Amino acid sequence: MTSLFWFRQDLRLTDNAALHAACTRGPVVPVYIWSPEEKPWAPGGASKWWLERSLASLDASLRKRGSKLILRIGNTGEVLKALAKECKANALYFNRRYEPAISARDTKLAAALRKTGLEVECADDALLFDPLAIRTGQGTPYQVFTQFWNRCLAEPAPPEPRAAPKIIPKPSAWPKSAALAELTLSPKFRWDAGLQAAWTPGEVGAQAQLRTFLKEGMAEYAVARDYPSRAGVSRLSPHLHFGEISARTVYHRVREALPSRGAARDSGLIYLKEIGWREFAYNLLIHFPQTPEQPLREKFAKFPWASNAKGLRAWQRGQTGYPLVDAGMRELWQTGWMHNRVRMIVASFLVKHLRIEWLEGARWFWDTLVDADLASNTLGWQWSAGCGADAAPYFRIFNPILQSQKFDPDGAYIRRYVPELAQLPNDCIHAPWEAPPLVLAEAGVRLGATYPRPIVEHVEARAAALAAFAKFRG
DNA sequence: TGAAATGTTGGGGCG
DNA sequence: ACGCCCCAACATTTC
Repeated sequence: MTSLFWFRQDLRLTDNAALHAACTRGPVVPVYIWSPEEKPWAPGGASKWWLERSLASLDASLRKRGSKLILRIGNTGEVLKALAKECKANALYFNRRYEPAISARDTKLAAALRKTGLEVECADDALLFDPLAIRTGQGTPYQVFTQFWNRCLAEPAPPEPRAAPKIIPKPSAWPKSAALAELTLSPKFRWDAGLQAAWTPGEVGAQAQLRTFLKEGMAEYAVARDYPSRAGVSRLSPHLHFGEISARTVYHRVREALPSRGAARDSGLIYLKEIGWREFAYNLLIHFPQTPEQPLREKFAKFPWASNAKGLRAWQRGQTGYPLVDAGMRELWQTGWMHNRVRMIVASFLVKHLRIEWLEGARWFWDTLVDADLASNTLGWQWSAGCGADAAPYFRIFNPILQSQKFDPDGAYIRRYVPELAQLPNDCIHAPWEAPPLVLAEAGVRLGATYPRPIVEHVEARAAALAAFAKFRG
């Protein structure tokens, strides 16, 4: 009565729906498959970096419970079939994934494996609410966040998280496992020092991160989250993406920590709303499976995006000449993550100031973010480009100077990630090209040499974007 | 989860 | 005292 448990984006033992079911049934062989067929959105560089560490952490947790993680490389269907035979397993358990290509592959795979006599059990685990159940009165999917979230909150609360199984019943014999290094997830040359310093992948790190946020961040979240230099946000996104902590755990721990009234309560509820955006993103991905590549608002397929390889490269490398934009892009490059306010600003800059297609931005984020998630990434970029559900209107163009003055008033964030500007005084650091030559010289800044001049002029680029979008709108 | 332009109001300086 | 102007602060409209 041995089962296979197939780990994917649920790399945890606590509150793992399908794992719990498998352990109740009998001996379990936990397996992770590194599979070449998971395209076109195969994990990017930063995701692979995270995955390697998360798998190591998962293996360690399993070993504490008398089990271990079996790693395999190859076509998922073939690996599972072979492994079931090897282990004399008669059941397969896994949690559902919602990415269109993966989900279609899984449906086929489950049918094929059932034909071989395997019992296949797939659980809904990643989301708070059943994405197929949340619909408007007309039975259509929601396309407006607030209505979607209100509807979710009218549902019964998601179930309380379950404790991790005390032991994972082990099989009489273990099948062979590939070595973690054979998955070749680590970068070839060591660009990962910044990621290493910033993160603790794995379930233990995820739980520690949540505890810290509940204790130190949540009460101030509503205000502090707007300031990228502050530790004002939860930083749970990569942990949630890899399923190292369940959304149910976050939901219930936050609710338990909520005061009965006051600003701290509102702040916690605003944080939960962000978990709601994650649900909304999955809702959209499930109902509009073409959106990772195609704009939800179909006529945007004809939008005249600029072909601007130089601009794209400057944006990617954090060399646009706009300090806040560059700080964000460099935070991304160095740490595998970017503060959300800055994500909105750099995205607006790419699609509005440079008028480069949002998909270019989505692809770059996909490769560089440790929290790269097909649902959230798609929603975020289509929101910014104005071609998605509940999207920013075309005329909403972030002013990178103004945003910098408002949300990084003392330039702390810029100084951290754009060190060549660190010596500039506060009133010059947001727009160094306007600084008096003497001030620049004293700060050791030579525009065009140590730091680029702006690659586009804000007022001009804004006007051009408005004209292009307005013309397109007709 | 915007920014900029335009309109309105009201206080204070001043002839 | 009064009217006029200036301008900051705030509100509304427009992109």
